[in-house]
Amino acid sequence: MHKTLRNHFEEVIDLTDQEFAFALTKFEIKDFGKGDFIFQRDDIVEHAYFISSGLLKLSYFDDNAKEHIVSFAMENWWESDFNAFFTQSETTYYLKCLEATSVYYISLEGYRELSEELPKMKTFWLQKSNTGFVGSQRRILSLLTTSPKERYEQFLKEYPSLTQRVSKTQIAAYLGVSRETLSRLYS
Amino acid sequence: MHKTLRNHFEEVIDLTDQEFAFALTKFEIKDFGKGDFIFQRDDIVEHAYFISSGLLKLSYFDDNAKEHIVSFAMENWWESDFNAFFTQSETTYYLKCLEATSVYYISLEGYRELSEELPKMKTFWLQKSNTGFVGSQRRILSLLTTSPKERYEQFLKEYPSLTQRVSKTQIAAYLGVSRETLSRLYS
DNA sequence: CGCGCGATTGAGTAATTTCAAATCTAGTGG
DNA sequence: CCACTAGATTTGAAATTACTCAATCGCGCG
Repeated sequence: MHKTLRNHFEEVIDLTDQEFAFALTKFEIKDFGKGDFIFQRDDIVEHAYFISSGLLKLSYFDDNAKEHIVSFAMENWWESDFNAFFTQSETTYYLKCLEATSVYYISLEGYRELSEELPKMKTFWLQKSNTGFVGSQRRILSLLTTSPKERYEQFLKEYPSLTQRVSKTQIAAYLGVSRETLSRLYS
Repeated sequence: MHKTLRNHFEEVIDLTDQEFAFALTKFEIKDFGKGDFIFQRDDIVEHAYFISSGLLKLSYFDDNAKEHIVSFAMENWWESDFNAFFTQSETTYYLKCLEATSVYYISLEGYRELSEELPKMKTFWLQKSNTGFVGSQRRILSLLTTSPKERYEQFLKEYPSLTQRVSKTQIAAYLGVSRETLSRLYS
């Protein structure tokens, strides 16, 4: 039971059965259906989510009601509006399930308690945060330097599995191009 | 002595004199002149840098030799190619001094030792990493959702002091537009 | 004065968007 | 098995935006 989460922790730190059991007390589990919102604009973001199965999108609607996808999140990824989460404030994003999704979620209080009471977890969070930061920087560089076509090909290479699971319209909203332009790339 | 660094740590964690003195043993100090490179493409990135004074740009040159600025970094910021730093590998970036700059720098080994021997520092690094990650996400959203003009105005609002210190050509390379387009925004 | 660098302006071109219409696809019910 | 619908994708054409390349301007400094 809870193997996905435990394996995920143990990719970074070793945990005894007791330690993992303790960590688990800080989490709750929830299942969402396809199309459900985990949070919506103006909600206070109280939790961070570890996805044990399923697929989410974190997106933003601009003034023209056009959707922009900040990130996709699938199995073994963490997702939240981390800005709103860390400040326990209102989000401007939507976190929506593209598939039926099961998550472990933790409150900011739980996150802090866990970090203090099981200091290894700080190493774990730090590793995740660094990885996320480095990934974001790569995405920024990609947006600055590459054409839509190159960006699309990077995406296919980096996330081949996502290609099967999300529509091209969504990929376009992630890459920052219109769906029509994406459609015309190979014609 | 070393007040900038100590104050910077103490914005997040409290340190005794002894603790700070210990932390300091993991750092070295260096001064760079305007125009100096701290590292260049293909260098192994061995250090992370805390800027006590001055101004840096972290940039990338694409296949057409066009420069793209990943970030500016000024007093009380950390800078490095964190991907290359954490993996102790070759960078594809240039880190260049836009002004004469003084830094405290630390090796990956020092970073790890400091984290282990003074566990509070993990809290500090974690805080910084989270902030960096959140900031990167905001920049991604800005690149996805806003026009060059809006992006420029966001930049002016967010970093008013930088406006005085970097040329518009550099700002354009940071915002992802040509300098001519930036120049034409208000005409 | 004249050089050098950054900023601006002009003109033409290329890329992308927008809006609209047509096509394709998967699933549903008859 | 076929017809039908909803959603996604593609295509077309015009409009917009940003880029490139070249020339000019403005200013600080030797």
